[in-house]
Amino acid sequence: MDAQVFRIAPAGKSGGGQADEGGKCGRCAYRTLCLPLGLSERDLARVESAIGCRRRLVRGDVLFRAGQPFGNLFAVRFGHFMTSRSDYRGERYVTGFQMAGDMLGIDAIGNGEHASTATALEDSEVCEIPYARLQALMVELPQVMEHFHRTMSQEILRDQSAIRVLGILRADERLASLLLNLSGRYAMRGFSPRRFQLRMSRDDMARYLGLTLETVSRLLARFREQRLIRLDRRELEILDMARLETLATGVQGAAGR
Amino acid sequence: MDAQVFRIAPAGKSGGGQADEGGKCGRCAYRTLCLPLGLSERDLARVESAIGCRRRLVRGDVLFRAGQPFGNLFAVRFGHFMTSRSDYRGERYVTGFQMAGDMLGIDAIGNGEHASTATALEDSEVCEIPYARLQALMVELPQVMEHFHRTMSQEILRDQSAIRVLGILRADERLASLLLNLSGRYAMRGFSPRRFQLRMSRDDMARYLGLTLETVSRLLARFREQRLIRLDRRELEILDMARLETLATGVQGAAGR
DNA sequence: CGGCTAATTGAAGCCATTCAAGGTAAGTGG
DNA sequence: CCACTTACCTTGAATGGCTTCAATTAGCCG
Repeated sequence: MDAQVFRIAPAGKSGGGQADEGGKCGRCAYRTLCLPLGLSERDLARVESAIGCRRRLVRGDVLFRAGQPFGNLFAVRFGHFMTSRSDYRGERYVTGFQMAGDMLGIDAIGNGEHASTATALEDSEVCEIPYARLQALMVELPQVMEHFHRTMSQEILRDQSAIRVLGILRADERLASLLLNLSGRYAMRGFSPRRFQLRMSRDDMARYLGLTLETVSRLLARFREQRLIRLDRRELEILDMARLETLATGVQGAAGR
Repeated sequence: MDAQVFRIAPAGKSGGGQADEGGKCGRCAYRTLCLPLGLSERDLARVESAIGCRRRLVRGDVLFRAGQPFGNLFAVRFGHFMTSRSDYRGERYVTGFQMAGDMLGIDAIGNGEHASTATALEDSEVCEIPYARLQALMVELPQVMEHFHRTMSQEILRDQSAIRVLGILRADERLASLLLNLSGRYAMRGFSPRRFQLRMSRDDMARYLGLTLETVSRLLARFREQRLIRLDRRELEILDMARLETLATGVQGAAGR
């Protein structure tokens, strides 16, 4: 997708989306996603001391809810999340899907309260990062500050990319762009860009894409007929990456080859 | 609108959207928008020393272009800007409209190059803020850092709000939400929330709202027939704020009364 | 098994687009 | 000053893509 940011794949590729077990950031498979590269041992220790406890969630659990006071950022260690908001009318819309190495809660800094609700799409684990401590750390370690600024700016790019999707793409193009977005993010994490599970429901996808769940369902069926994908419930295989890219971007890209 | 952030109106309300003339930040009418409150004289001087020269632009001038290397952020002193991007296919879409006190270029931090093109919608002036110097300043003055983080986070909120508009609102609701967004931002700056000029073309509005210019034109005509607005070319007067809000949010808000 | 949620599929209808033509205001050059 | 150009905007008619409403199916868990 558009604002896709190229990061480094995890050092140790453990099987099912799971970050390394016991230990601190230095051992975390996704440290290159949430920390600056090239921190010294000493600095790394300072970062680790700023990070709070880990929290486990099971599918359906809410990590934070829109409107709650903001205190912590969260880094996803493993699992998947979805952030959504509700309209004045109660209409729900999904602002993003997050996976290992992604950060949650950034949109809360501006007003001091969470703007969205983060829900675990499967059993997951996060690192709690107290924002006050992170701020103190950023004063001490400008590298960490710069990294944080890039992280926030990339969040802006992601949202702008979503604006493009919603603003100018047709329904099939939107869906293609979502599938490719997920594919690219799995690739960055060392997983297969061709086969993965859709962790979210058709309804979640629809609410992310500004469509109805019926349209998403119909389009997935069409993609299957056209042999662009194979799909069994939520088990997805991308068969024709190039044509999906042509749909999503109008240009044949180079991803996944 | 949704992610609207309440800021403080300018100290000296000079006539036509013009910031105070000669002088530094301490004298700028919009300092409360781009600087933290309650800086000491000394700290203010340090901030001022970090800010680069001012730049004047005439209508149509491009401040920066998507793809250009990133070096400076810009604070709008007076005038109006529009940020837009182009698709892989060359399809243009507008990511935002900026006015006095707003910041430009934040989305460039992530990748080190500008993601969007900023165009002056009328004769305007900006303060150039070298990002490297701002970074150094933030290390020294945590207040400035925190303020900057809020600014970035609010940019995220704005974009998410745009996602809502594009994702779940109908065309008339989208247009209502744009008019109210502008109205609210003028109010925050001490200008009339009821009467103002639309600085952008119908096409720009359409590309911001994910519509065609014909639809925007037709809807403006309908709003006029329904006595929601009065409109002469780009001169707008909001006649029925409450009904516009009902359109945009489904709820009758309290803005503009 | 029954009850539930999630997903699929069909048919009708509407909202926004597309295509097309015409109008208006401002600017330019003779 | 006026014809001409240009950019911007308005309005109409027809099309189509997506939604809405509705019914059915598939998988899951107690």
